Amino acid sequence: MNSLNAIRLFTASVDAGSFSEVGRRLGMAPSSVSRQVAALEDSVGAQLIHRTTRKLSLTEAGRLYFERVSRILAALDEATAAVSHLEESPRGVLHVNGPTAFGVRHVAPALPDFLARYPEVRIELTLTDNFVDLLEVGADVAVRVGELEDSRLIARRLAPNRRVLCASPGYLARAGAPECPQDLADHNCLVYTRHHGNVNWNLGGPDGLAEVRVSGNLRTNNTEAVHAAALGGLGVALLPSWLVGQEVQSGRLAEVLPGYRAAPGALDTGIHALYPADRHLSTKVRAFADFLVERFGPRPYWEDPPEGGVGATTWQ
Amino acid sequence: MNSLNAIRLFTASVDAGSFSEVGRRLGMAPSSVSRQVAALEDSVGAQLIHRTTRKLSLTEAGRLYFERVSRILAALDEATAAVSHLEESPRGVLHVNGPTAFGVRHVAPALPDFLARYPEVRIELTLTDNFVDLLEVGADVAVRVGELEDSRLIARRLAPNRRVLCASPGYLARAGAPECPQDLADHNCLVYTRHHGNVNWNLGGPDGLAEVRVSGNLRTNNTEAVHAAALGGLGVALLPSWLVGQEVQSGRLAEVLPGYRAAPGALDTGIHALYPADRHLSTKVRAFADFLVERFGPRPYWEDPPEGGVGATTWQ
DNA sequence: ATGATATTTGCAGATAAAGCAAAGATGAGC
DNA sequence: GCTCATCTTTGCTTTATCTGCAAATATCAT
Repeated sequence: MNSLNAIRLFTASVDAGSFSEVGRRLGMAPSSVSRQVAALEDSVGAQLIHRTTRKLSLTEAGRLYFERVSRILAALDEATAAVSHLEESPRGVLHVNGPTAFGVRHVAPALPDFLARYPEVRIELTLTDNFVDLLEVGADVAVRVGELEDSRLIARRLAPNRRVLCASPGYLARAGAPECPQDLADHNCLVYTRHHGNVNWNLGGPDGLAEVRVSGNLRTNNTEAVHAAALGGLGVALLPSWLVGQEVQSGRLAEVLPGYRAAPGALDTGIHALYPADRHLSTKVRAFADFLVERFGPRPYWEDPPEGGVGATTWQ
Repeated sequence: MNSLNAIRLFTASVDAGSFSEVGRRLGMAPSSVSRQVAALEDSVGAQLIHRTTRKLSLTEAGRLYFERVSRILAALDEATAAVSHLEESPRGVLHVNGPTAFGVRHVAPALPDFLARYPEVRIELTLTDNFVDLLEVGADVAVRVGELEDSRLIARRLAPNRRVLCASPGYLARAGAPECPQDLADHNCLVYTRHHGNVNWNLGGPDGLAEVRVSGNLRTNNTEAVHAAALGGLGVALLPSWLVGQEVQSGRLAEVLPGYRAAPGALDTGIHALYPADRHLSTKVRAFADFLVERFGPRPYWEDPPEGGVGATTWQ
């Protein structure tokens, strides 16, 4: 096929009126220009330029080709520029994917600030709780809590995924507050689980790890249901701090066994932003990840104020 | 600069949904496709395709680029096809240049037949008597009588440029017919010349070359003026056969010293079609030259009918 | 006529592209 | 759950293409 470079040299030659002049402007040997144009003529099968040592003149075919090809080259450059432009600064559509609960509470509220900082970006937020493939759903970046599949994705850590024991003040007044992990066995524990069978809570505290088999009159695979039940005073729940942090601070929920934290599962390394490990990370994705890292900070706003101590941060 | 091939491979990959599939269709290694697309991404500075071993998916930049570039590639192919189409068979505008006298008498009358044979050709006929550069005037082909400048042009011989002595029957009745070349010195010779000074006619006949100094009461640099004067019975003229051939045959002019022919000048090698010596001769030019060669044939229609003899064809 | 500058071609060096093979990754099927 | 087939990518080597230089030829201006 004919090469793009040959076509560029052809139009340049028409503009300049001389192969040598083109060579001078583009810093290449006149012979190269001549040969490229000749090759182009061979490929289209027609003489495009009549040559004299003193002047170039277009043939009819050359005029026809030049007119059409000039516009085409301009369009091509424009297309390239448009794509490059996209990467100069964050702009365009940013598809964000995340889990519903976290998305509603902490991603969506952050978007106004992000959009204010990058006015040329438009966000399409997709919140799904089933596991989705980023590329399948056309997302540029995903926020994931806990599970980190080891795919060809870059994971940028945003915050720890701390889980705390809590219950409503009403429940605690009625059932009493446990004083050590083992006491939980006698409480109505609201269990989040995706599987059947027994559930153990692994708690880390001043005296090391403690594993407690818990049970109660509610088991569900939906964290928000556990949350609602806990608020309703049904029992003790183990919920992520980003979900209950502010309610603990406001007193609507009370922390149970403070000083103890749920030991994260092996795969639970925190809350992350995930994006494809492409060689060219788009600026809008980078900007969004940077923005979230900055917003959540080393200690997210939903966490307790610094306590200066205990083993509270051991699992972060 | 980004190469056209890379862009084609990019769009092909989007269409096929796989680098390997593109490789199979185009008979090349998948790694080559992969590398070309990666190079294209580097050149535009943005990721165009998210890759998985199982599926390719476009980024926003990729979608944008694909949409624009697909149309551009189609336009480019179309432009190439248009130019190639021009050369499939004779079509388009054919600029023909030639001298006025010959053009009016023998070129223009031939055009209807040519255009009937090639309906897609349009002719632009430029008749000029001053010497013009083919390319300067934008001509594709020129008909030249006599003089052949040795430029970078191809000369296709169309007919001999035979010059014959003639006079009107009235003049010959009044002044008598010369019987040998030397008799011309006593006749009123109508001299075509571009310069001052004496004029000699070189005549070849059965007894070899004879040079005669001629003169008369008309000298002009215009052949048609000589022609008109001869028809008017002013004297003896040396005129090209294509100009007087049919009048000799019809008897309006009578040949003088038949058997003698004007020796052509060194540069006078006949009547030719000239066209640029490009590597790609356009089909319409070739068709036109072929047509003229065929029309004038080995013995043009303006010449005497075959005589089977003398030295008449010696100078052709 | 001479000189300056053009295009073109042969030749050698440099650059880019191609294929092959191997490694890592992913989805299908048993 | 595991194996297999297939996909992309990378290193390496071979091949093809392009480039520049120099020489030959051609044209215009002085």
